[in-house]
Amino acid sequence: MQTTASEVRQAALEEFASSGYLGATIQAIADRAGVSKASVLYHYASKETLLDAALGPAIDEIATLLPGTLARARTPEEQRVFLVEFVDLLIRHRLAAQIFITQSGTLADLPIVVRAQDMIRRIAEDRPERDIDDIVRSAVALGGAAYLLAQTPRTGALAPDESVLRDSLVRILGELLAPAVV
Amino acid sequence: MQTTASEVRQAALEEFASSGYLGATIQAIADRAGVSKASVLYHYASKETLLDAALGPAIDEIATLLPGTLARARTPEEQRVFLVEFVDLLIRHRLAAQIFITQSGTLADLPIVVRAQDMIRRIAEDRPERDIDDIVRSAVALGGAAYLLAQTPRTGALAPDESVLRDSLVRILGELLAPAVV
DNA sequence: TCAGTTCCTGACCGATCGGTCAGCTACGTT
DNA sequence: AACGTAGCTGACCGATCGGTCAGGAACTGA
Repeated sequence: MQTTASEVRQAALEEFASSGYLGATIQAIADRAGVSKASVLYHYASKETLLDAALGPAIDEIATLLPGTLARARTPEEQRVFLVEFVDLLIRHRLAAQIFITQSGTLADLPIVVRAQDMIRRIAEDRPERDIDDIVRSAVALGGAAYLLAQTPRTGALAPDESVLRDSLVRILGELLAPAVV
Repeated sequence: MQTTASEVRQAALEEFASSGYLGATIQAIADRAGVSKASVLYHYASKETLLDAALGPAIDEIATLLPGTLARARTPEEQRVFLVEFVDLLIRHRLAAQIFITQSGTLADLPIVVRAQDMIRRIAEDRPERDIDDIVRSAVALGGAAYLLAQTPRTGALAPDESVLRDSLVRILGELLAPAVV
């Protein structure tokens, strides 16, 4: 069984993703979780605390897993391992990635968003001496993958099996990043 | 000299892009344009009308220019023409593209957003019999390009000359879309 | 049984925001 | 000069939302 706190956190994640942080109301999150608005604010002191709780796990996991695998990606096989892990992380934390990609610009003053931006920048800076094409490739790959995952739950028409999408995404990002590996 | 109406429209475009539609206040748009809040509402009946005015020109131009060039793109040279036009449209309407890509999900009930989504879907459907990789390639290219353009004004660090970015983007999207042409 | 604690709630408050309105100013027309 | 109209504004209103608070229910331990 889920605790109320974790149910509220999941409801907040879904609501923030579908309505945006500003568009999401605490009442709507409470309704989705099946509790009262005051109960939401009992478990999480504020709306911003709720966003922290919703995004935190994803940021933590990405920050701890990705850099290691990326640093180790020297051979083509290791690069494929990195790509698979990257895509799986993106799929596993699809909602969090969607929130971050689509709203980090407008929420740039929130500490949790700054933390996520710092993490991405640190990972990117780990790979020096890159030309403009490499930078563009990385940005297109990151933004494109997140955009695709953000769209698929809506446009059910072109939403195939999850694993098919995953494999294709690994393939396409591989084509994109092969010359430089992110 | 600019009319007040067009100055307000431009201010709204910038404010919607930087703060988001929900985060943008009519007062902030008025301040940016150097007029009063009541004056904004004199020229545009509502906040939603203002969004229509801000996004409309971009949607109109893309809808009238893109399909023709895309339909004609049979040879590699014609494909390059299409890519250049696509990237230039994206750059010229960078703010509108940024608003649409990052907020079309949370604003899916607004008529202007529905219109833009229909336009993109219609362009995409013009090219039948595509496999999963082609679909993923197109989505990554579209979302990635928009994400890159949305980021660059902020992270001035990696913002080179505009034309350098443009040429690189044409190159990278060319690599991505070459097998299928969007 | 009783006290303490956790979990939860309805009612309420202050602030903000979209939108309205009466009225002011400036200018063109007759 | 008199009038109409376009452009613009400050003041105001109703609604919504984030957050507070006093208190009730259920459980635990002594």
